[in-house]
Amino acid sequence: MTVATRIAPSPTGDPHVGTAYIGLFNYAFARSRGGRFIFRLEDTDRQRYDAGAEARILEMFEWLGIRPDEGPDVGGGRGPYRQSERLAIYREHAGRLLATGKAYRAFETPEELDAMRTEQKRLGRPLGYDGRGREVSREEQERRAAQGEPHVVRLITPDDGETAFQDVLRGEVSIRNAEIRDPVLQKSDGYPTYHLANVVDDHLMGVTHVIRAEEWVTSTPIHVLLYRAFGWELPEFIHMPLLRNPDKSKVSKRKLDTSVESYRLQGILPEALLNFLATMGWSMPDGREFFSLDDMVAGFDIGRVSLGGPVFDLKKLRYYNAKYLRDVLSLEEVARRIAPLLRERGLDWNDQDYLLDVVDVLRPRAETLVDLIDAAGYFFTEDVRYDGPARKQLAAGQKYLEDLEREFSILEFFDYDGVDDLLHDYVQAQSVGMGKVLQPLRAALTGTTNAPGVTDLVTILGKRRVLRRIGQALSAINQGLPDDNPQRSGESGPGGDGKGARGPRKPGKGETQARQQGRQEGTAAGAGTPKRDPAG
RNA sequence: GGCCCCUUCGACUAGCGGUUCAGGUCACCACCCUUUCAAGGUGGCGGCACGGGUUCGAAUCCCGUAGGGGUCACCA
Repeated sequence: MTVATRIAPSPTGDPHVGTAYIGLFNYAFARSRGGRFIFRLEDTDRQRYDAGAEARILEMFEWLGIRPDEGPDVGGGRGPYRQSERLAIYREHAGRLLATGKAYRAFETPEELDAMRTEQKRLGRPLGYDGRGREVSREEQERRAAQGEPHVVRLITPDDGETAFQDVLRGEVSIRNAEIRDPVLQKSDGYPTYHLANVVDDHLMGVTHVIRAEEWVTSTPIHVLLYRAFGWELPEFIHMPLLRNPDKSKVSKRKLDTSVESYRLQGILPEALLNFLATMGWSMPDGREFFSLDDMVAGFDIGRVSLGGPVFDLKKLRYYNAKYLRDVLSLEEVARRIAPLLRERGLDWNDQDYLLDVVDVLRPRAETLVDLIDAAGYFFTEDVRYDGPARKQLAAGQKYLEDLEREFSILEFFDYDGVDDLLHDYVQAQSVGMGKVLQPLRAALTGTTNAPGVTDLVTILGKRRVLRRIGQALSAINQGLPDDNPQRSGESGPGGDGKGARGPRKPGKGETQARQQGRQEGTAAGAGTPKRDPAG
């Protein structure tokens, strides 16, 4: 039998990291065994149904690169893949259990059930349906149903003994049948409950391995009983540990950001999120900590799941993201993802190489795409604003800036080495510390003191921009560095939404690594076009 | 509370009876590099929950205790 797994989310709120997590493991398992991975929408709860959620969950998986072989959007031979479109199937199956005496119609109202629970509580008795509906005769059940009296269908479960199942990761788990109280299979609105729909669909869709979260362990015996009632073969059950909040409780919106969309908006990369999620309760056989989805599939071994509930650590997620940004993805790839975000802010550029240079120096200083674009502003606008520390540097560096303006204007080879030599020679001639000269220059060029190496900045910005910015800084100094420097107007281009004008920039993070040799462009035309290591 | 599951550094984990006075990563600290901020390099801090067994030998197996989590709906 060919392996089949599934992810079966409910279309309620935001696409959840837990759904991504369980989806990832189902996907990896199916792929590693040459099986099918099914997406099934469990939309049987009309109260909590959210019309937009289905598309958003699908988008989430698309973004993550986890593509189902079957699902509502891709089809497949065992659909439909929305439970709301399978109502007739569930009704027929419920009917089958009714006909074979394995289920019965129960007519208690919600109020009656509440009263029952209240009474149980008062007496200190175990909570749960007491099976009173079994007393109603078949004839009466059918008669009342025929008269349209609202009712549910319940499974008859054994009162004694216990029901056990094998969990691939935990071994045998058994629960006394007394704990299981005739669960509802079909609600009074005619919709199936999770238990019925899930079992019926898993069977009909040929699911061989049920990989789901640990929270389902205690209801698995219900499913076992259902499989038996239908006379079906059991699938393998694999219960993954629950992702945890920092306080160890199961991940929740209240205590943690659980929305995958929100991580995307924060500039988290799908590869990084996936890699991070894969390390939650699982490890590569060879101990690698950075690996792609394909790598994971190639090395997948369900036996390597560890059962302690892993805490979802934002810091580590960000670390993974930073790692992907600077080491795993190519420079070109990062630039490709950054470009649209810059344009959204109304920032633009003419030269692809310029963008690559900017990303190159900025990415070691960024943890997320958003960090990166937050720090990139001065590369894309001439309206440089000076933050507090920058003002101090400018005020102290007027002389150096004047000198450097002159020196740069006559510098013939405006490439990395040329600039670097000039700067060093100048500093030496002045016999002062590097910082004395370079900090004011950095401030003039970027408006901040936290930025990439000055030689990089100068080289990337190019002669024309550098001279202009030094000139600007000098005139600002002459005007006493007015504190109410006009807000940067954000150079709103197409798609600009005014976001260009933001509060004080976060300290830029950048790259000091020596640039490639051979920057050839000595002209004033700014946009640096240095040679770049094609290895990227 | 009943039931079920889980338990290696603050966090993620490796370890599946002996080659481990427990290894790696994040975080944290220090130092190095250094014109700022990062990145990078080096080092450090820090753990087998506890108690009984089993065994020549236990982080690894068993039992108990404690702790954590989940679940007890006409939600999934």
